Amino acid sequence: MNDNGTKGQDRLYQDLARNLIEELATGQYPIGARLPAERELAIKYNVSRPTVREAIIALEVQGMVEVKVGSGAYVRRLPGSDDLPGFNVSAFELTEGRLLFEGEAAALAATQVTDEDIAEIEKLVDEIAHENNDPGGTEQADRKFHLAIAKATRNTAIYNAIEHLWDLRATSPEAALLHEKARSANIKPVVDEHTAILNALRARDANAARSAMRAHLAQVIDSLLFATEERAIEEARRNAQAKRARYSQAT
Amino acid sequence: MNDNGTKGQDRLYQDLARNLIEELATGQYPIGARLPAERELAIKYNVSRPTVREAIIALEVQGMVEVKVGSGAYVRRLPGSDDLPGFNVSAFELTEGRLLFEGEAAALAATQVTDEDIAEIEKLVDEIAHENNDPGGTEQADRKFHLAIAKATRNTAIYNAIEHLWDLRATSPEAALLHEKARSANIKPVVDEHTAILNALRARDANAARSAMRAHLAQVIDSLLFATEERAIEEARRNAQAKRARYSQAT
DNA sequence: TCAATATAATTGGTATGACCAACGAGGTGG
DNA sequence: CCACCTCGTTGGTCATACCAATTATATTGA
Repeated sequence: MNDNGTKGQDRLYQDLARNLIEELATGQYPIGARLPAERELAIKYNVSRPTVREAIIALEVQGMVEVKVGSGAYVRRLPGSDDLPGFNVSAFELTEGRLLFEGEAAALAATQVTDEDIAEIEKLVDEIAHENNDPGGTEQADRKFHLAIAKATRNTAIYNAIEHLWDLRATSPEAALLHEKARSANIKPVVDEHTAILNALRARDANAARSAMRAHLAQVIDSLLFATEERAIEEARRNAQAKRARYSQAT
Repeated sequence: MNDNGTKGQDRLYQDLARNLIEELATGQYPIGARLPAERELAIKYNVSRPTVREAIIALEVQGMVEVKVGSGAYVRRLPGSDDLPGFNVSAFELTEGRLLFEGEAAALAATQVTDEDIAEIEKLVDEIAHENNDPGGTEQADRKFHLAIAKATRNTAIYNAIEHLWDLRATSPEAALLHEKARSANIKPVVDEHTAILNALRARDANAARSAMRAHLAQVIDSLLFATEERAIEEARRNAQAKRARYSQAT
């Protein structure tokens, strides 16, 4: 009673929705095209019309199709074209953006920062140092450090945007991977850089804070470059291994 | 056959979903709580069970509830608690953030901008001028203008973050309202400011682009201030009216 | 001949009722 | 007291029917 190849969860409509999304993604129904009628889909997928309706509503809520009464369901947006807006953001773009934005945020924060903020940021610097000794750390302290500075701007929008940039990293597996590699290869100087930023904030020196933040993120970009090379070397090694394997097999 | 007060679109399930979301938002069903059974909801809202199911699926797709077979639908997340992270961002914070970030973006864009970018931005400046003559315009051209500059940075992360800031406005009704008021009261100078930014980009002058962008957004902040006062005056007027009404009623 | 109109077919919207499967509370027997 | 069973509740799905909006087709009138 389910002639498609997907694993059956509890709810049929989810299977069907997945199938339809798949078909949208593979271009079977281009933007603007009309989906087959509900009754047709019901026959095609061997389910009842209510189930088809549930699946179509799932797509509709996600903005993938638009249902016109008496006419049909029309493709509005291909899956994956919009719902993951930052999917292809590279680690370099991300850090360059952070260099610009967090630099300014740090400058603004220097003019707004309170003693409580300073105290919190101090704690986070310690935490970062501690986290570095622990291999496999998740860089949570680093994130908190940067967000604490964003928070010190006393501007929710700025905080929000910077948080957004950090979240982008998570949505881009490539960027996350590269950062992880960079982190494991480059540990010591980071604490000094963070301390420099903290000192600038302590002094309420906007220009110094901007400079220190930019210097820090420029350093991150450098380490990313280094990690990229490392990765290239590893890839070459893997290729060589694979080649040897093919060779020995052929022999 | 619809005892609630919402206006009926074409689809009943949407009305019901809106009602349920409203009830979630007002705390009638806290996180973890179980919604009434489908059959109960059907009776309560005087709709059929399939319609109730469709509405619940709409909530489920949006991650607001989790449906457990044979048990019920449970609240996972209150609407607005996560999907609208910037709900309380004020128009001022937003524009201050844009001043900082878009200023830097403009500076970077000045070093990266292509002739095609320039041509597109020129068109958008014209479009903005045109849009200003049309009362009730949606400021779409303005948005496009700023995003085109963000795009000219050739940095997806920057583009993404700036787009995020614009989207924040939409999620904050208060900010959107204030902007609308400000726009209707302050039209003429905007074109000149946009032209100034365009000229700086044409000249590939990063500092000039940053300055022009900052000046433009500083001007926006001014108009927001003006609109705020206007609104305060209106509110005072309304209060006075209400007071008079209460007075005459008491008399 | 052609365009306006009337009619029929198609399509989504909703309702009803039925049956199944998963879950859970409460009773039952060990 | 605990394991087990039973049965009512709940969601999952289906089949069918009818309504309303849309669209295609046929008809009619100029």
